[in-house]
Amino acid sequence: MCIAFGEVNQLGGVFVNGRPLPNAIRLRIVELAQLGIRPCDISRQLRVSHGCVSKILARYNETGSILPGAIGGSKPRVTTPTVVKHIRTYKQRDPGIFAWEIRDRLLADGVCDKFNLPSVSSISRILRNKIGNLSQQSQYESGKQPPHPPPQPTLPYNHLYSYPASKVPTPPGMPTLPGHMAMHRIWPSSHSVTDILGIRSITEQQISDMPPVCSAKLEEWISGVDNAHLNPDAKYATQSGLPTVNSYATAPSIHPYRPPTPASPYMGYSATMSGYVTGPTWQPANGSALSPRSCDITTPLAFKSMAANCDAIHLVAASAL
DNA sequence: AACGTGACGGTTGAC
DNA sequence: CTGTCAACCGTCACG
Repeated sequence: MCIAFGEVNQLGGVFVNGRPLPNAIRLRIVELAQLGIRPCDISRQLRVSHGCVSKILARYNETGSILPGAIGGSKPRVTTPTVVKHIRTYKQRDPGIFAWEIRDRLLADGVCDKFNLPSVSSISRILRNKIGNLSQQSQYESGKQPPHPPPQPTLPYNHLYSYPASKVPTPPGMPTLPGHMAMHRIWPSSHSVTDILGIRSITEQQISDMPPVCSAKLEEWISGVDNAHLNPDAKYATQSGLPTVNSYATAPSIHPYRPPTPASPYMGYSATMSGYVTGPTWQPANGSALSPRSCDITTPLAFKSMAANCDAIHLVAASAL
């Protein structure tokens, strides 16, 4: 079922139930937090519920990722043919081996890691159903090779599902950017703010290597526009007629949050924010204004790339109108 | 007032 | 092709 129109939360912000906030908003939340702005103020400014702000910031502090988790799908089976083969081997070598011992060995031998390690009950089931009688399994081994033995990497889906669990503990208020840890999922490729900021350069190679559909998917992700330009439903697109990141944030009721005091750090941001939130021709004033992270990466350049990307999305938006 | 958390209704995508 | 299921989402309300 499609939701053609977004809903409006108590703060006047627009959201699509069941769908993640656009990356632009998520990024904004993290950026503002890094400027020292309180979550409650971020919530008001971006008109995102404080629960959501809290969640996104907590996740970012834990994983270095601003991106939402993988939605939908089923968790891949852990009992891959490779795992079964190893279990069989263990059982052959030591017929009296316990399931928990097999489990330990799978881990110790690097066949599995803690994220795709089968449960003891799963191993028991394998032993019972697939291996059971070792004489049967030798027969299986000799003649039952699948016609197309699928390539079975040792950790075939670790990068898909380990990300939420592969937390990188970081001191509060000092989020690191464990780029390598934040890139467990195939797509989107990177979760970190800096990676997002520089995502163009990072992902260009991937895009060029990907089939068109994947490229489109990645484009969606980069833009945070969801299916706006692919899906006829144009979920976000129909909100204000502009299927762009900006359009999402450009609900008629949205205005840049005005700080209660002139000393507020928002002041330095307000111009950028109004451009960001409401301006159909958003451009970063400069790299530093939008990239509070003074660390690691050449953010101005990265932001140019991002701006270029946003412009590209605008083109898509314009052509869609 | 600020914030963490769980219930809720929703979407998604592999199986 | 369709339905199921378990993952995720953001909002809301409560403490």
